[in-house]
Amino acid sequence: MDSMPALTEKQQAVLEFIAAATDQNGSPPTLREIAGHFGFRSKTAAADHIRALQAKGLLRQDAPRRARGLRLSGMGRRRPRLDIPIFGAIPAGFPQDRYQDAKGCVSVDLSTLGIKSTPRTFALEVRGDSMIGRHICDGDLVVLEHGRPPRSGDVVAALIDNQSTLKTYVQERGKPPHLQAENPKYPQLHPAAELVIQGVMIALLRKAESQF
Amino acid sequence: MDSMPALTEKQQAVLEFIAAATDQNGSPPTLREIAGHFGFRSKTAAADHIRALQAKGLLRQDAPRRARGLRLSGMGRRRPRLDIPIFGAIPAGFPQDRYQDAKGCVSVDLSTLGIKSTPRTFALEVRGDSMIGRHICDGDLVVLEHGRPPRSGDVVAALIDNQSTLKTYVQERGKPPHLQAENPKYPQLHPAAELVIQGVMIALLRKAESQF
DNA sequence: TGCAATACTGTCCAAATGGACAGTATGCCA
DNA sequence: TGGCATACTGTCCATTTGGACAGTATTGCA
Repeated sequence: MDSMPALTEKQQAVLEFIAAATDQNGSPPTLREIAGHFGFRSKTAAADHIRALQAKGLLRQDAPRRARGLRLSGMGRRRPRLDIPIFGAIPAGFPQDRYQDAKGCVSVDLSTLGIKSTPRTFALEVRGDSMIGRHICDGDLVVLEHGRPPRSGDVVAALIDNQSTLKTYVQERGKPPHLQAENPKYPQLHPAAELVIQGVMIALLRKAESQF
Repeated sequence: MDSMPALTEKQQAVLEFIAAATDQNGSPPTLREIAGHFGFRSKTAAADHIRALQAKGLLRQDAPRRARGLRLSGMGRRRPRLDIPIFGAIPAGFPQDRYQDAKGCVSVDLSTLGIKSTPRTFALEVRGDSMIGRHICDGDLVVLEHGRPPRSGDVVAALIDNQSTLKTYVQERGKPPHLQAENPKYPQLHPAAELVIQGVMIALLRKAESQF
């Protein structure tokens, strides 16, 4: 009982060609192009392989009759990707145009890590070591989601003194929620109610210092 | 003298839509789809924008009359991406087929972070807290490059007792290089010469725990 | 003032494309 | 031996799609 249905050699070859051609041309091949590449005189031959690959879950075709509508799916290759804008700091609220003030973009597929694509996902470069207790270092890139309700213990970005700062969101029974830094050097506490929480941390990226 | 020719707002919007739609659908939009998205009643409007973008070098169309033949070019978008295989552990040496035993794949564009695409890049899931002193936690995903000569202070993956373990590579003047853990609980030292160094850490990914 | 670029509406057409059918041949398995 | 999946050839057809034309309106610039 394979989780991955077995592919015939031909089917494997067709799948690889589709992946390669898509990569090379920027759009998937047509049935006739596939047939042409393999020397088939009939595009139906290609269509048959496509059908088989679709049945085995390796290809998708979201819309019928769509030109070049083939799409690698499953573990075939090519996962959904997420362009996350990086902000140096978020002045206030949530920006209208996510890409307007972005310093750059990290394009990450973290489906493996369970991150869903949301238009409200963004990244922040960490300044300072106030979250060192959570092993978040200066220079780290924190991926956050705006609008997600924080749970106690979540790391959140909050607007304090007109600056985005990372804190831990703490909610204890019978007390109002508050934010706290994770560094004994800065034992600040902030009542959460007075602050704008800009996002809840969902992932972290770090570049090793000793690059080349 | 701009290196990048100025784009009008509309042109910018069209370019972004093409990028987004390509990403979402797996193939670039047609003229009519573009027109539809912006509420144009005539696809010629879209075609005009396309022409302008082509003239400014931001779009390509390699072949005429090719369905969905649009392609982002120049630095319009589309950074080089890197598919990094994730290993639970590396038994020995460096595997022939990088994707053979991979538990999954993270697809990351880290050009922003300065990571170059190398066929010898791979990722390892961290087990244990032996590197907690470097703020590398259990469950983190460490991106490594095989074959890169380590410098003193680099984090490396080494094969110890037939298991991949992360250590710090230390090279002190006049002494042989050795590896050390970054946790006072485990003050192990290993002479580097006896060990196989599988890779040098170049980046780190962490998923927040509270992913509901 | 006039000209060029931008930003569209609308129409006609030919090529590109996917889908459905009707067959043929081969190998494998019960 | 029959049945079934794979692997093709060939044809017809409705849509999809890009391209070319003919116009209109607006804006900025010389």
